[in-house]
Amino acid sequence: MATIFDVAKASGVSAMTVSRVINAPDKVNKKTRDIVNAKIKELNYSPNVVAKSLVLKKTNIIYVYIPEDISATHPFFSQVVAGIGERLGEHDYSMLIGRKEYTIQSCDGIIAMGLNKEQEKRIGTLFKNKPYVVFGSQPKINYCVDVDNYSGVKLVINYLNEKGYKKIAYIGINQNKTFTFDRYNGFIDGMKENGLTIDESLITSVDNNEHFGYEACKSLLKTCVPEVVVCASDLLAIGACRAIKEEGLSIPKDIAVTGFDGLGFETLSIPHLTTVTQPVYEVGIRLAEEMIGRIDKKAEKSFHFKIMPKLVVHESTK
Amino acid sequence: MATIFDVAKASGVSAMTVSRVINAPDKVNKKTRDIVNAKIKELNYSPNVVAKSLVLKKTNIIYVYIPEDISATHPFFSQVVAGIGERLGEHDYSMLIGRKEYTIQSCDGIIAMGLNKEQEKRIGTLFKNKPYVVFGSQPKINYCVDVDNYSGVKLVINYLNEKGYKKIAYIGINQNKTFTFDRYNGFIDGMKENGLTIDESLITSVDNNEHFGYEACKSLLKTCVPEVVVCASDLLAIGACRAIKEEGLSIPKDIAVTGFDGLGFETLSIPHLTTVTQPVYEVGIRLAEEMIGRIDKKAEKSFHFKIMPKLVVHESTK
DNA sequence: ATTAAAAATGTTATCGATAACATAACTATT
DNA sequence: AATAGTTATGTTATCGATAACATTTTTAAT
Repeated sequence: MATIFDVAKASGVSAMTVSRVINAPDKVNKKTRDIVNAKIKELNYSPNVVAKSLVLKKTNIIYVYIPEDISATHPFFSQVVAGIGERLGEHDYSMLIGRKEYTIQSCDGIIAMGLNKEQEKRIGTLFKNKPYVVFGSQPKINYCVDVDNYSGVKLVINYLNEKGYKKIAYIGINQNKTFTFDRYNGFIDGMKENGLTIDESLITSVDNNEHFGYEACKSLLKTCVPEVVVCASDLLAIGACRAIKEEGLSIPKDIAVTGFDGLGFETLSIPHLTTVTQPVYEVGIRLAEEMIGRIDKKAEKSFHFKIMPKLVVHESTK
Repeated sequence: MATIFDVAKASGVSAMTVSRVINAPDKVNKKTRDIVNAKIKELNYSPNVVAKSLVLKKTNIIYVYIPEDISATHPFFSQVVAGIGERLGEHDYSMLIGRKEYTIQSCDGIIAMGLNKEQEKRIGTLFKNKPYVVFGSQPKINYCVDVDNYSGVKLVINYLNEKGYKKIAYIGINQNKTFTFDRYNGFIDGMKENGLTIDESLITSVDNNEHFGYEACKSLLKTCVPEVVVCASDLLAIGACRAIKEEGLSIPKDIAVTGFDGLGFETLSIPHLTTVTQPVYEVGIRLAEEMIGRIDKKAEKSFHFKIMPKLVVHESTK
């Protein structure tokens, strides 16, 4: 590979002039510039980014940290990561994906997601004092972006109330994570704000997959038949649909169902699910932008971004 | 951040000795080594990987190239990428994910997937003479790993023949990609080898999603009722199931259905699909290993790895 | 005790770029 | 024509590590 010195020699100038042609062309005489540019092309020269990083103390690499204990292949994360990569690329940054804390080495900043409580506690030192942005919101974390799960479920309840549904069941997620509580609280507050009665016997909480959605709904139907089953995820909703159909009931005629996530599963159930789509791609974009902002020191102040999800009505309600 | 010189000064030795303590400890006297290690800890020193990369001409970064025109968020690719990252991490390599050709800069090698014909043609220069490994198989590409789609569909046909199914329909994917043809050819040859009659009117090819699986199956049922519908993907199979149930037929009693992919969708349909799981994670592992092998020059010879998928029987057949 | 071999440590040059300062070559002003 | 100001280019030092060679110290063998 040609170096800056090869180009300099071939052009009859110093390395510094070549560097200027690349980084500050207007400081170089047009005639010289043309010669150098011609030689750059001729020698197929491109700057060695490692050498550049060393002297500038800037790698233009952002480390995206996804802890090993969470599934990086879940559509949620892979779509967030896609969004991050997209926007970083536009700003001439690369994205290094890693699943280990200690891999954090030569990057300009860290975007982290799925941190556990212990990591959140030592967030100050976790990333070796490099700028960071976290997906998920904790009061202790100063720089974070999150989906507004709370408001998302409220959107559903408001919509259902508008449509005249009164007897509403809730199948939540049995997982000690913030988004789980947020969705649950959204349900409770949404019901209250709409003046709807909360029936404790219509609220359950199970593992987040199709099977337990099915089981939860099945045992729900044994006691009584609600007008709607609000599920904290689309997977649960798919299971709920199965249970309802198995009982010989029709969706949405006898019972309506709603989901949450909108990551693609909502169109695999029959009928398609009314759900809340998380703007995951947008989350990625936002994370990347805030990261770049922090690096540029333009954004010094702390922020807690809440991104609003959208209600998407399909055939499982109405 | 402390540098190697800070540690050297604090330990009363030269920088070179510190370097040796890290990279070749047995060449350093135990007493000296202990002092240096203590100072490393005390100063919280960790080597600057950029400086190291510059002098060694090795970044320990592998660029994973996923062209912009293919969906990086598809579970297929995200699982392959997860596998790559896993194995690379074990070998002290990092994974840089990018969607642009020209982003390829400071990496030791490239793992590419979803290349188009034009890119395959100029594969020699595409990656600037760096070592590469490609997912997908083309006779022209010397270093590649692929799923054996052809044999995968044959597995299905063999199994169906064993179970006594004779009248077999095929819904293929209407896409100009190698894996599509491979699956189709697997169907044709599987039928021939089992002495089954191929009925052209029972073979279609549509876009790869639930909707078109539904449509294709629906129009199929208008002409005649096969004993099994073999689908080239699980999404198509889910659509086919919907069409069959809509006709008032039962799966697998009246018609059986099989899918292909096994990426998680197979358990969302009711009944769960008999499918062929692609060992996507294993593909990632293999890609990473071959990449590392090429860098180490241990693997000079060209290779065309075929990874065998597995038949998974669920309730949609029997 | 002498000498050779082995082990431990140090010195210098280098990787490929850019910052900071230095100098040379023009331009404009009086 | 002299001087100051501007523009263009060059020189040197530096980023933080390691390779290659040089030197010193220790160990072993006669």
